[in-house]
Amino acid sequence: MRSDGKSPATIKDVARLAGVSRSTVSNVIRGSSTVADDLRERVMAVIAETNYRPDARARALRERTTGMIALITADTGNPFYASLGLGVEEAATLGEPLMIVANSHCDPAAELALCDSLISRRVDGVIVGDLSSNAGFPSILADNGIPVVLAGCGVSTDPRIGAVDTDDEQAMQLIIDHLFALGHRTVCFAGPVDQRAAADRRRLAARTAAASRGIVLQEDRPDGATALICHNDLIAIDNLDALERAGWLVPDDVSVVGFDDTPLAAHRRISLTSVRCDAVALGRIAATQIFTAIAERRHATERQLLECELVVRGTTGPTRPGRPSLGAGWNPVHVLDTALERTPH
Amino acid sequence: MRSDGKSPATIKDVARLAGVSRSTVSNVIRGSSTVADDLRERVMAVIAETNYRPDARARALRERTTGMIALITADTGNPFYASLGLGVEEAATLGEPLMIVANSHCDPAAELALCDSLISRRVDGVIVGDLSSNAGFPSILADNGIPVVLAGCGVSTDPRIGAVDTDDEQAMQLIIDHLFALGHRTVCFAGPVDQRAAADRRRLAARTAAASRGIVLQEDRPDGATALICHNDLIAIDNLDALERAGWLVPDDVSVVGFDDTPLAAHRRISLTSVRCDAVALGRIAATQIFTAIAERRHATERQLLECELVVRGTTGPTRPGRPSLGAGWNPVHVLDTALERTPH
DNA sequence: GGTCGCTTGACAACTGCTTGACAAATGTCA
DNA sequence: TGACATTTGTCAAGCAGTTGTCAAGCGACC
Repeated sequence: MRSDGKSPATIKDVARLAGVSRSTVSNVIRGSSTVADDLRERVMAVIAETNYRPDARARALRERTTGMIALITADTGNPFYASLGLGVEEAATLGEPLMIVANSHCDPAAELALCDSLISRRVDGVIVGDLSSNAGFPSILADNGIPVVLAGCGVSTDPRIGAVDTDDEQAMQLIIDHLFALGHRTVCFAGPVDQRAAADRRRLAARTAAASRGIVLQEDRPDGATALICHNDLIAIDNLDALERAGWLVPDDVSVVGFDDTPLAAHRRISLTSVRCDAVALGRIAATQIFTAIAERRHATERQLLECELVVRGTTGPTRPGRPSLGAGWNPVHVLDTALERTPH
Repeated sequence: MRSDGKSPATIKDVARLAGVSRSTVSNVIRGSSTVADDLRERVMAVIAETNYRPDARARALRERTTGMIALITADTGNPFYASLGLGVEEAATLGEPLMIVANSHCDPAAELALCDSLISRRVDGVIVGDLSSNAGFPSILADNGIPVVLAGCGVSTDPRIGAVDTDDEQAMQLIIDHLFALGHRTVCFAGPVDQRAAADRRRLAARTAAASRGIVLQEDRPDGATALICHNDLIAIDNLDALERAGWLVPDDVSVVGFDDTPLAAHRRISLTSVRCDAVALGRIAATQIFTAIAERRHATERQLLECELVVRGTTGPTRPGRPSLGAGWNPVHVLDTALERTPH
């Protein structure tokens, strides 16, 4: 298949052509041992000429390391994960490892299959962007000596698993306080009810925060709610859409709050009140944890929380006593799995 | 580092524990040769017990194949690439290869470095989502016997490189015809001027289409334009924002057209007229090309074009003779690199 | 001249897995 | 019983690197 019909040059070819031993070539490449200048040059010349590139597979086999980390995400279509990936990439290119990005869609079976594959491939580390509730695969990875960090999806009970996450408790308190100040006393949480660890966490945080202010939190039907707290911006934007199509005015009738402060939240026509959390930083920190864990041949065990900030925009406003609140006639969008599942128009 | 302090079990361990030779274990795993039932069971039991997983690195070395393909994209934050990736993934999981996703940001240096890394890693194939103009790396990959398919970024002059793309000529004609019918006679193209192959292609297509109707196409300053054709939805949405912040009314003063029909284009508050092209299909087709090429040990050489469809929404409208057209006072947003570079609010 | 220390590079033994060649055991038939 | 074919499983040689050991070459010193 190669244009010249030959298979790639190996270290042996280079050695033969340069008239030296394989180990000398290895030494030249890696600079590990001193090699006489003329020899080095000769070897380099042959390398350039034959277009030789060391085979990472063989090297990985010998070195017991692959220089690859995996990023497991739930929904690639969510800009949050894109930013997370950017952060990882940013930290990663320093050590130039490659990233395997896998979409588990928070499906337990897919997670397990993926986990198997990653273990077989002996990836050096795994960053988990979201997982199904009570997913066991991070521990399986840890069992197999692979450092794991949860990024943005809570903290594991397994001490061998690191984590860096947004401080959802604090963030939800900000949201609740904001809504309370605007007069809202019944609010609804819109987010996946099942599956997702990240969603479970935020839902729980919302409950706690709501309770602290004596606010009623509806979690399925929005009965009586005057505000909608959404698990993330995508869901918020979809709810914005659904609300307005159903004739509700935002924020006059209903206030809507997002989470993540996706670039689009700032768009003039959307102007979504949202919680800003630095996803890029999340990714960078997670990657750093992983890399130091790899370097020190241990599990990643640190746990970090990042403070969030409430960005108030146009989708939240004071309650209007006269207007009706949400009722049985309208149901919020709770789930938003993939770009695929989003209605195209 | 492993919880039990030992390194992963190898095929040798399994063989020893089961009292058979390594090749027998191999046969059991791969089902390649018939093995007596009792032996098979014994081996399976040991495998389960030791939690043995074949080392993909060693297998890759021996098999001359890694089961990994790479997807090189420009900007992970763009939902278009997310959908592309979804399509690839969809086609990929059949053969269960893992995807390496790399963000080149269309930076020639990064592209080259990435290319080097992918060759060293001996990935089985590469799908390119976007690249810098005149990027040479796909040919380098081909030189090294790696099948390459361009997905959504034009067609290479190199016959060893496959391609599947949206039919930009046709799409631009749809846009131009639509705008022409609405009375627009001067339009502006907003998109990266430099770097990107995909952008070059669309820009060129816009020129051709505009010429076919005698429409003046401004490519840098929007002087006299009453409509904006944007390279993709993200840029369109940003221009929408910029226009309205500057006091222009869309579509009363200016019409705006996007490209890709991203889920957000359909949002009620955005309602962007855009060209729908099935990114998931693009990914699926590219992946299929790659996989058959890999299977047949040859380059991917097919070239396919996907028809697009114009989705007319609320950002395009008839020209209003009395109103002023765009002038020197306002400049369109041309570039939108990564989620990072997008202004957070 | 013998010994020591130093540089330089060759050799061989690994890494974990696959596979073709081959050997042993078993079965079939004359 | 012997010739032959068929299962069943072992052996050893790869795959493409890295690395510890070792030997050769060299100058310096006693």
